[in-house]
Amino acid sequence: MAKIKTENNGTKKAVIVQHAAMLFKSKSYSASSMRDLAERVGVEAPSLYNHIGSKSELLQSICFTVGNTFIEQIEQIANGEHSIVHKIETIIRFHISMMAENFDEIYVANHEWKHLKEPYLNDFLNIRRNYEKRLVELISAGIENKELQPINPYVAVLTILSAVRGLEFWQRNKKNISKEELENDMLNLLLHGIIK
Amino acid sequence: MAKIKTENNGTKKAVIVQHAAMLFKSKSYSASSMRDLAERVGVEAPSLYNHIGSKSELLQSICFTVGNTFIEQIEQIANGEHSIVHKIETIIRFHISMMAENFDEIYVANHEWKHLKEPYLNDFLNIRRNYEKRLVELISAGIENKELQPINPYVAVLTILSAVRGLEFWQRNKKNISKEELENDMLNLLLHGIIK
DNA sequence: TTTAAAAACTAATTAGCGTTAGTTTTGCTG
DNA sequence: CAGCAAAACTAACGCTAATTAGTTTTTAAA
Repeated sequence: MAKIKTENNGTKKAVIVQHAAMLFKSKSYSASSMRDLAERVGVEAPSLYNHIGSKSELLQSICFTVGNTFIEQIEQIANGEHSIVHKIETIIRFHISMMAENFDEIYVANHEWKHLKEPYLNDFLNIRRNYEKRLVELISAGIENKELQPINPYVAVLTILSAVRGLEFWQRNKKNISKEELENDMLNLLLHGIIK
Repeated sequence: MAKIKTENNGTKKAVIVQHAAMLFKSKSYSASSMRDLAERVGVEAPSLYNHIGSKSELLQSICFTVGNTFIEQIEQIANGEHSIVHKIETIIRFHISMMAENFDEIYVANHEWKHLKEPYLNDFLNIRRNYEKRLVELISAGIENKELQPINPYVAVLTILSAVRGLEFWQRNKKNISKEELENDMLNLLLHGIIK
């Protein structure tokens, strides 16, 4: 069978990981077989092992790439010089962009992380807790300086993160609404509420 | 081994389904084996088949019980005589209550429905589309009569449903925040926004 | 206490899984 | 075009899966 085609600047492992993200998204990690993956890549299953170590290594690659991207981004935004509201707006817009451009990996990181093996499972959960903690700190600071309403900051973080995560449903109906309209309306709703 | 213990008013199948919901939630449907389930129920795997037809029948039971409960509820609320805002508030409070009291089944219905087999998969998706459609109609009516902000009603539904679904993360940290505080803060955020 | 149905058990079947071993093909480099 | 490493292939191993068949035990009514 044909060899694995690499993009101009990517390794063969990267090609496999990308296919794995699509496969795991559509069938879930446990229900995806290495034979499924091999078929999508255009190769026999054992050939994959010339490039990767194991099935679970693929999940690790996906989850940690996503996790680290978000951690880096929130550090950069949080250390900036803008108002709290502006920072939150930037973070939400970043989530929406990531959801538009890296949907497969984000979906898998959000839904399949529980199949990570230790110690990776613990590491991943720490990344997530860390991200949430930084967001809670940001919201708390905004409440303290009166930019934000005095609600429980954990509830605010939970609601914001859930709302942007829910964009996976928009991904399935992309045709009906543009990214720009979605971004503005969701921001408006989260910042100002649904009531007129 | 011991026989399956039934609650005062439940069938043995109901006991198995309840255990299945807990198992599928913690390990996912595909990674859960009938042997796992049998162990939790306190019986050998083949004995389960005296009470149920198949593994996928268990998933069907869970998903359709949840789906039908929500459909019944939204019909009742939508046909009531209150303001749109009051109806939306009631619906959000219902979601939060269901999340608190039927967490396992709801989690499974939300996360594992894709493993349903046809025609059940299609039926389930129709139920969900139907629910979303009714919610969009409600929001649209609220925008029309000026109760609500003029945003895309689909975005509003997506945001609300995602926010309440995100309560699964609260479930894991139940200790830190009471249901009442959560309910009031989340409602406040969705209705009036995060900005003071 | 007999009897018949309900529900448990053990054993086995068929199928698919991730992965390894060993071998052959491919394609670049000298 | 020879040689070598990269990367493909086929075959197979050891496991575990859902489910069925056939049998025994339990339960409860007659």
